Amino acid sequence: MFELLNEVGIIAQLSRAMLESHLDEGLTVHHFTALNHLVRLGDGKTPMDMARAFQVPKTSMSHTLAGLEKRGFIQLVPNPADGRGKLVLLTDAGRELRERAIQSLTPQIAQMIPQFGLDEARSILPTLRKLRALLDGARDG
Amino acid sequence: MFELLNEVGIIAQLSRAMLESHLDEGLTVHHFTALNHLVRLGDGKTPMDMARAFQVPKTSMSHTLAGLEKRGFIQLVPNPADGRGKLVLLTDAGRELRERAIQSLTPQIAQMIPQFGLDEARSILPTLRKLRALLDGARDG
DNA sequence: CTTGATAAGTACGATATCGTACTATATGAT
DNA sequence: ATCATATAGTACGATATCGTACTTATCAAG
Repeated sequence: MFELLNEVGIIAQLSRAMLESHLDEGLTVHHFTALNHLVRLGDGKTPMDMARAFQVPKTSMSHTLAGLEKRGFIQLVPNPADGRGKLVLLTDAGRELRERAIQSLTPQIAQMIPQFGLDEARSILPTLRKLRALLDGARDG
Repeated sequence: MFELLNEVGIIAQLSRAMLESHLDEGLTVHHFTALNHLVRLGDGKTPMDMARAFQVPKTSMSHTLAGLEKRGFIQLVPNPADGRGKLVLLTDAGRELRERAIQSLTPQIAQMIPQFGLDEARSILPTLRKLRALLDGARDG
């Protein structure tokens, strides 16, 4: 089990480095990850939602979002349902940036496929999802 | 493929958070990861070896190792084979610290096993190893 | 033996991360 | 309605990360 998590950690580190090398200067992996999250799961989340999802302190998320807002990739608007809070909205520029980053990354990923095997990749996905769900639950259980 | 790496990234993030919650104050995940690397693969590596292995800048590794040395968990000695370099040696305290951290983490990991299934964990390990090797090679090729 | 190029580690400054303390709003009990 | 408690976000300071520039040592070529 430790072995498994260790291996996963190394893979994540290597793929993060790969992603980083495809991002324009001034844009960090955290920025991309936040944009990607919003595109995949839908925007209109609160900053706290995102901090919890990424397991980072709210001050860190606040900083990341401030950077994205300053560059026009997201918009922070007051939360109509909660006077204390805000909502994070994607801008077109934000969607485009995320799309461009993925496009830039694609050739390098695609290059790995013949050696790796899509079937094999697909076959382990359900297990990984289960593991993620389990870890996700373990933090409040 | 993106899906796979994304899932792996989330799992790594969650398990890192779990590990972090089991470390004494003042000790970071980076510290633990470095110690773990030395125990698993043997000490006597150079700082540069480790920086490359973790894909971090040498200045970052230098800082992490300085922290470990200050607390007595490793020892930095001149490299007899290279006057420019140093070698990283584990101390007994370092080995013990790593062992204690793992012991502290074990119950929480063990708790997941019944729900997850060891067979399933074992079955995806070879594929993950292959993926790691592929990513590892992709950075210079 | 010199010279030029490369590599290991350090110094230092810019930015990122994150804990603590704070403000403002929400929520629940009475 | 009032008050206690909890929550969203911000301010700020301490530490971490990492890029650039530098020092020192290696190594290949002549």
